[in-house]
Amino acid sequence: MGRAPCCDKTNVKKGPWSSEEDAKLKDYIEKYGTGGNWIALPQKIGLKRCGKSCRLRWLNYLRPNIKHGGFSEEEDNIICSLYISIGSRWSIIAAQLPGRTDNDIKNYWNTRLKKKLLGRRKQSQANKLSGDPKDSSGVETLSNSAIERLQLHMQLQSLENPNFSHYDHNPNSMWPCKLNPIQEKMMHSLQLVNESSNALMMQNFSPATPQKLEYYAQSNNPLPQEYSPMSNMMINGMGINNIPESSSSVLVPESGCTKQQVPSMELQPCWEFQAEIDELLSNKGAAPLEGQMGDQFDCFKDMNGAKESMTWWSNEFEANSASSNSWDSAAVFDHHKLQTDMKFQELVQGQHRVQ
DNA sequence: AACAGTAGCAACCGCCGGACC
DNA sequence: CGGTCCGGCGGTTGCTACTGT
Repeated sequence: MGRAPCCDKTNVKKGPWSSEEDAKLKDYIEKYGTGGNWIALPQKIGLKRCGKSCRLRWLNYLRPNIKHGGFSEEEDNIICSLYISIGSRWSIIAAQLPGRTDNDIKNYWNTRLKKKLLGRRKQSQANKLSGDPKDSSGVETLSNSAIERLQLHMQLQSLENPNFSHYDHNPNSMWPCKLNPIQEKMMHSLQLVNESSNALMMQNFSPATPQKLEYYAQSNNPLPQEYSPMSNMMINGMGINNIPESSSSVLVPESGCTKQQVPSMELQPCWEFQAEIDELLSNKGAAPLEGQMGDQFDCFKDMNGAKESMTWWSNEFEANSASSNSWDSAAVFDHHKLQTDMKFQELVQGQHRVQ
């Protein structure tokens, strides 16, 4: 029992649109509008097209003031910043770029910008990244989007501090074990993000703030498990899972405004990354060499803690995706926020009682 | 010149959520 | 309140043009 098809598939034309079809659709919509019903539209015009197809054609191609190709550097920056912040939510990204469609941006990202930023990984390196079965680090369970965003963050981080030391921890560090390089990088990225006062990522702030982490760093309290670097990053720093759609996030500026209805609101991507993104886009910076990422992820091989963290993270990540078709599930976010905030409160209160 | 591989892009597909009855 | 319809979205596919051998 599947859903009934939106149109009679057998009596509908597919494939590229002819100029006559374009003209018919354009003329009609310009004169009469869509009539609020795309499904009925093609019949009215006499087009043998699916209503969805008409809608797509209009929105992506025929609509006035549509720009095609020729993305400016500024647009590149916006796309990159927003992708890092919110992931592949092309409609929201498109809302920030007048004249651009989500499809256009999606294609542009997939075919050009991603390669420009991440470099091209040979299949061998991709295999290396996902690991052979004997080396199940959990990395392979990450979605491509997550990995891409990790990569971008790491690149930005390395630009931020190319001489970042792997082993310069304070011996009194809170961390239960020495962090591996990748974790340190991620923590640094987290700090970078948090310090950026990025409204998009920091409003409705998520559980493990730098302040809270600092509290643990300066106290003798053990770090709660969910504050492990990786989980903290996942909950908090990377922008993954930290955009609560149902709350008063900047992504939903008006209460009752649905995802689809989100207007061209003022998103604030990681502007603080602007210089770094500029560098990446212009290939001046630490654009990854072939296999660089694979090498970075290789460090997980001898880091059990990192494996656990990554596995936890990836599991959470995929679970969220599976449960809600959205990695920034508000429910999961709220759950983490509640849990960790409560723990934090408890610990702070406990600390005060001791004093 | 012919072929294979790759890139770019338009269009399609299936799913989800909101609106409406 | 539940079912249905429709719009919107992100992921994917397939076609065409381009490039390399």
